[in-house]
Amino acid sequence: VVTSGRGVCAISIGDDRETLIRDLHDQFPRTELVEGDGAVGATVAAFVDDPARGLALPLDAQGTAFQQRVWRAVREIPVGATASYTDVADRIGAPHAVRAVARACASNALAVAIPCHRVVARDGALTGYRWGVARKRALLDREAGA
DNA sequence: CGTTAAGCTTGAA
DNA sequence: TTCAAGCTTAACG
Repeated sequence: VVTSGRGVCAISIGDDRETLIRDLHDQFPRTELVEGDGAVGATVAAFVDDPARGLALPLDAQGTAFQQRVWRAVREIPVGATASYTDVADRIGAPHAVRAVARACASNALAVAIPCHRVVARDGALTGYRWGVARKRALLDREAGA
C-alpha cells in the first residue's frame, strides 16, 4: 500500500516482495518509498478479509479524466455484484467506449479499493485482471460469500 | 465455433 | 501527430 499526502495512491498485489517493491518504485519514480508498518496496511487487509464492511480510507487516485470517470462508476458497483464493461461504459455516458473502459481498468493502481475486479465480460466470464484472473476470482468469491 | 469489424483511450515512437 | 494495442462485443460465415 502506498500513500501520498492526500490519501492512498496505490494498492498492489504480488507474490514476491522484491518485485512488488520494484514495480511500485517504478510507478512512482520521484517518490521515496518508506517501508511501513501501517495502520493503513492493516485497514486494507481487514477490508480484504471482510469486504462487506467497506473501505474507509481517503483515496488519491491519479489518472486521466476518462479514467476517473470509469473508476468512479466502478466504485458504485455494490459488494457481491458484478457489472459488464458495457454497463460501465453506459454509466459514464460513453456507450461505445467499451474497450476503453477495459483499458482504464487495466491501468488502475488501486487494487481492491477500486473494485475493477467486479467488472466482467457481458456473459459473466472473467476475461482478465491486472493482477491475475485467479485473484479476481478469489476476490469475487469472498465478496459473494459476504 | 472461429473471425471480423466497430469503437475509444493511451502510451510510445 | 501517428500508430498499435487493450481486462470488449455483437454480428457473420
